[in-house]
Amino acid sequence: MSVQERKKRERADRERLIVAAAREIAEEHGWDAVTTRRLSEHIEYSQPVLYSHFRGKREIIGAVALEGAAEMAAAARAAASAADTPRARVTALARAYLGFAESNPAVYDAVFRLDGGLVFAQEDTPEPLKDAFASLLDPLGEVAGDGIDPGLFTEVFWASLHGLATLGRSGRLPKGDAERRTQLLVDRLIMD
Amino acid sequence: MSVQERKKRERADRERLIVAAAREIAEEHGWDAVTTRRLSEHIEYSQPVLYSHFRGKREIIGAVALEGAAEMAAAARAAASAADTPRARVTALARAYLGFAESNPAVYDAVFRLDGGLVFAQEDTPEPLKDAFASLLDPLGEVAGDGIDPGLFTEVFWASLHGLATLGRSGRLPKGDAERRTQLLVDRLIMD
DNA sequence: GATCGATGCTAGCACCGCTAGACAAGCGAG
DNA sequence: CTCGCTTGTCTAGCGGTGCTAGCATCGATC
Repeated sequence: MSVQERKKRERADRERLIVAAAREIAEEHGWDAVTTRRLSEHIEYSQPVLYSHFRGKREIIGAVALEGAAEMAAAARAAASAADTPRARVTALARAYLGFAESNPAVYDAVFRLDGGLVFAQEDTPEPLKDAFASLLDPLGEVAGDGIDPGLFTEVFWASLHGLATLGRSGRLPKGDAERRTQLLVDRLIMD
Repeated sequence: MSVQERKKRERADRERLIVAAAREIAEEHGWDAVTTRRLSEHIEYSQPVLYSHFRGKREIIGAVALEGAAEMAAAARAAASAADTPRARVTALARAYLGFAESNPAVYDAVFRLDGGLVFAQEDTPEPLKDAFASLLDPLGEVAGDGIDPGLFTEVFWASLHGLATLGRSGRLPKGDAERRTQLLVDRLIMD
């Protein structure tokens, strides 16, 4: 029995290794550079091994996305819990969100831009994604305003942050005004 | 002279043909399906011909983007000019923007998501892109609020719309609440 | 110790963006 | 009208992609 256990453990280790390698290459050279050949070379196994863990590249992106979503949720909660007032919590949340997107562009893309084969906004949505949304909803529900569905408000706020993050990073917004834009967005959207 | 003129005209025609073909294939089967082979087959020339018009695939995306930006600007102006009050103009603008993104996903991606080698938000930004931004700034400047830079406000509003458009289309926002989200965004962001 | 299934490998498929070099068509000069 | 040359297009091919069929080898089990 113990042999099988060990094999299972080793398999799980190797799977984590694949995800970590994909993330590292993507963060360093972009997702286009994450090829099955480079990935297999990185983990020191041949390409077909990848396919014994994942259906294909898409699923590898999905795995990175789930890992990233969990980290984002943690970062969001840490930021929000360090502030006193509802408004301060939301400001901290927004800064943390945009900071994460800027510091981990490849992971952010895996979660919110690329197709990782994940299901969003449904009953069978993976737990890390649900939890990441919840980590936004918690502080934002406080400032949604009377008669406004907190979920809907969170969606709008999140989408706005996503727009700032993606347009900003692709050079479509002027450099240097990020903080002013964030401040304006928070000021206008929340009701406190 | 006339012969050269004719040749120049034919060349320009063919270039338009390439852009139109790229757009058509992208809109029908996604940008991944826009390969140089399929494109060349579509225009009934060999692949190298593409490279006598464009440096590569990126530039073709850029050409589609410029065309799309011009159409977006026109759609935005048409929507805004059909409304009476500043608030109504902005609501119409938002709906038109999101409608365009939904009806022309490939073109929208060419302009705002893919890398078409275009420069945004700078002096040497291509005119169609500047004009597209101006078409947003016109109605939005009216409702930016006192002491708020209209340009900055437009960036924030635009980014929010972009977030709604992209997250919505990739299935990351619940289906069916688009109009409510749009309404909430407009209600909160504008000052009238 | 032999057997046999699990496991990872080599090799290769069809496709990608892009380009070198051959080749033909059409031009101006003599 | 013919010759040479430019201009334009094509065929063929390079190195890369995601993915897979089929073989070989290793190691747990009887």
